[in-house]
Amino acid sequence: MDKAYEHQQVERRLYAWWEASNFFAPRADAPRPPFVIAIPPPNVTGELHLGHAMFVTIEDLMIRWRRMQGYQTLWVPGTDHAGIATQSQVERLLRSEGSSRQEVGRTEFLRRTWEWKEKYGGEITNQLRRMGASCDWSRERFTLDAGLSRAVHTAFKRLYDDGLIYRGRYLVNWSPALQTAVSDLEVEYEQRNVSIWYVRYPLLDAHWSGPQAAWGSGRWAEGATSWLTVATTRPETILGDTAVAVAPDDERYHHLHGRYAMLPALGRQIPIIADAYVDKEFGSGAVKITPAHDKNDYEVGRRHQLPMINILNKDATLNAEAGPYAGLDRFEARKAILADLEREGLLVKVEPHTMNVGISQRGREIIEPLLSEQWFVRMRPLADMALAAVREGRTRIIPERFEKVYFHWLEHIDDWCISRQLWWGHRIPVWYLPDGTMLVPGPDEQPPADAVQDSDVLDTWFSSGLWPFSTLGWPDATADLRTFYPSSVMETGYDILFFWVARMMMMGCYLTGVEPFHTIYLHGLVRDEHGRKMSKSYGNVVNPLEVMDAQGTDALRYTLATSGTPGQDLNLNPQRIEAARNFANKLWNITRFVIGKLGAERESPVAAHDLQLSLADRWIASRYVRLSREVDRLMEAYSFGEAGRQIHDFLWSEFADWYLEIAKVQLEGDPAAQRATRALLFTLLEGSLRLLHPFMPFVTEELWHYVIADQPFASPYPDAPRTIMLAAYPVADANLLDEEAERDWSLLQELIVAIRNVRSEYKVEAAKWVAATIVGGERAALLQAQLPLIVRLGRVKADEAIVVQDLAEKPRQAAALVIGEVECYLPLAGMIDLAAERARVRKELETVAVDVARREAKLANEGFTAKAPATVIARERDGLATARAALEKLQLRLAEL
RNA sequence: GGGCGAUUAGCUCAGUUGGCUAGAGCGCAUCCUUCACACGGAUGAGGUCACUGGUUCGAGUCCAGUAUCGCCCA
Repeated sequence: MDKAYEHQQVERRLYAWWEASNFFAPRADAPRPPFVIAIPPPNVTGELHLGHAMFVTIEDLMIRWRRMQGYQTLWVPGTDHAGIATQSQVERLLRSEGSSRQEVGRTEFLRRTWEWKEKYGGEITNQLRRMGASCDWSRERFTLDAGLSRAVHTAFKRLYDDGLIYRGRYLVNWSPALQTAVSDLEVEYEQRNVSIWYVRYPLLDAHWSGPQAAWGSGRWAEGATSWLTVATTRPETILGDTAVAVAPDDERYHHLHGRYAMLPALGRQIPIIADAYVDKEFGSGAVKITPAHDKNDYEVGRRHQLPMINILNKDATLNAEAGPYAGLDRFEARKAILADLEREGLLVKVEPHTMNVGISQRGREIIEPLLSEQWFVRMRPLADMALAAVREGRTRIIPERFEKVYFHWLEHIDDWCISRQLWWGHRIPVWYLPDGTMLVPGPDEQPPADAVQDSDVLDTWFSSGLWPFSTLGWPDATADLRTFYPSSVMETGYDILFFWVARMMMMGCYLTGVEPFHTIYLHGLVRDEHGRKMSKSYGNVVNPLEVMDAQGTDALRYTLATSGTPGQDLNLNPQRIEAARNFANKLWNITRFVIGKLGAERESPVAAHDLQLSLADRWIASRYVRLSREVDRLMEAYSFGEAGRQIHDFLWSEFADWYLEIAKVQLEGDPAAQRATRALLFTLLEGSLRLLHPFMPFVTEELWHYVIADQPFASPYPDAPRTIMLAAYPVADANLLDEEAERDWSLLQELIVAIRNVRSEYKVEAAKWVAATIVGGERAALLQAQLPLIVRLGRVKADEAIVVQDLAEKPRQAAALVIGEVECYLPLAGMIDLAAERARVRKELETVAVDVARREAKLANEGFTAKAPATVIARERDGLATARAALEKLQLRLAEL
């Protein structure tokens, strides 16, 4: 074995072997039920980032753990076509060639996009492989595969036939840069500092019947005698106004109800209406109403049957309805109209204002509310089913607090705009005959030759919503669908709870009649070490591929798995990755030591009944059993981080720091002791590797083969190949629990640490071995039996170490240690400064005295003794007795000095 | 405006149903290259668990409120 763990020489080799050996596929000989996860499909042309690394870590952890437990495990991989993202990439490519998608046409564009997908589409899946993902690649899916496209078509048809999909002309979120509608979720709100302009509209009255001069002449409003001032942040939308609204109870404007104002620029007469939507405290209390370009105005417009005038083209330039401003971009038009309003004396004032502006999630440009013909999914009935599934406990969300978020969103959900004016995606399965008749054929029906298909495609999330079952063959009742659906756990980031998880719940419940997974596990977002979002402009992006190159996949995985808790954002500290890398190396060296000592001895202590276990053997075995029991409990509770930390702590702080040192001593002892030691080294290391395997798959697999050698191993699968992946996950053997050994050994540990501590305080050279007299009292026999370990671990001279029950005359020129009722004297000849020793003992005494006082007070409290559980009281009494014994001895010692 | 989360050692984080004398890694100090490991070993220093009340025999943990930071929804 190499002196240090070299991940570069291990990871690719092992993964290739696992994949080629088909270890990732569900096994027919599995003794337990299916355990299924559908991967959150990454964007097909995407590159691995820490979000992916996070989900692979946790999902693979669950999958490997359940596989080792004997579940029929399936992790379905795949990728998403990511309509907008992918189309944008290819459009950028075309632009670089001096072309555009419009120029090459739809067919050619799609050909180019598929070409792009073939070229870059495999990369992300290879990167998932580098993470160690044990998904069944034979079942890999892509959302635009024929099968999945058929699922999309089927779902559309079912929802349409059931009246849950409809087409209509409504106000939607329009992205001028992408020139498509987007859903409410794809709009983000950003607080911005803007201006609010006060504009006065002349009123029509007996003296003024309208402008007598052209707009822009400066005399447009000449002669007007009465005015109504409105406040607006978007003056260009004046061109689409069809009313001015005031609050019904606003007395300032009562006299104006039913009268008309003259719209600047266009000279259109618009009514003054009363509507409760208006906040009379805001601005002037009068609000311009632009039903075709504002969500609230749209509602007002519908209530009052106002005309809805669309003034925008799809690229956000103004159309013919904008009169003199037609053809201008929306922001140029704003400047132009403001200048004209000023000239006409209609601009009253400007004030600074902050407001939330709708921004495109992808392009970051300002979204325009726009009236257009789109397809929608009626959400209410679907949302109710998804709500019920969680409310009634058929699906649970971890962490639980996200249930509230889920409920709130589904309770207030609006209909979902699913059509996109893109080319890359599932084309809407609707055809139109020359006479305009609409046809919605099923996936197996052929539309008439003269019918033309709807040119839009579906929102990418529509197909993602079917993912847990479309990947298994739905709508066909395939064997996979019957066996592996519903899936078990949906694991993903909380940031796509609405986008994806809720939609899968709705689609799954409605289309398959069953909730698509029983558990939703949400992980947090990975941020940089100071909690900032990772972004290219900050330069704080951690590239998981670079981390894996430098520190190894196991180090990255262990760090991601153990650095946080479910649903909580995680600040990734590079030093933790380094520490995890060191842990892998520690494991490597533990194994190097153990196999060096093993020889052919590879029996388990349980199998060999004649093993004579020492106290230390019984202690470490008991600790191991406790560990495996805890790990089982924590994993079942989805507390993977805590489970991983405990395995680490056992291996490093107990097995390596203590037991390996103990083993060195015991292996010099009699043959029976040697045999027991080897059996324990083998059993506990081999078992610990299995416990750790889901967290650090590569190093554990590599080491497991060194450890197990040609010995048989336990697996839930008959005739399982020799891989830790298919070895049984450890189950705690309660017979090995030994509380007495744990208690006794902790006394030994305390004694040894105390000896080392004094050595350190007196600056005794490490190479120097000292004499020791241990006064054991009732524990003398125990200490006598363990003297060889005390001697070695405490660096005490073997021939000058004695254990006595009692000591009449205490050595004066010695450091005295007190561990409860046990004392230990180290005659550090010539090194003891009595004054320093007095100070040291006094300090120790103070600490113990505080402890005694605290425990006495606690036990004197009747409320405590009456109400606390017996075990807690007993622990307190034992502690007090020990502390009192120590206190007494320390007082005596101080007097002697 | 509504909701949620965070606040624990210098830094990054654990702390599962209240029993804790509050832990880990990194960093820091002293010592050690002894035959698994310097990607290491030994020893140690370092915290009024944000704040104020409350419940309880007992609160980092439960409840109410406050402050700061962050996120989601409108």
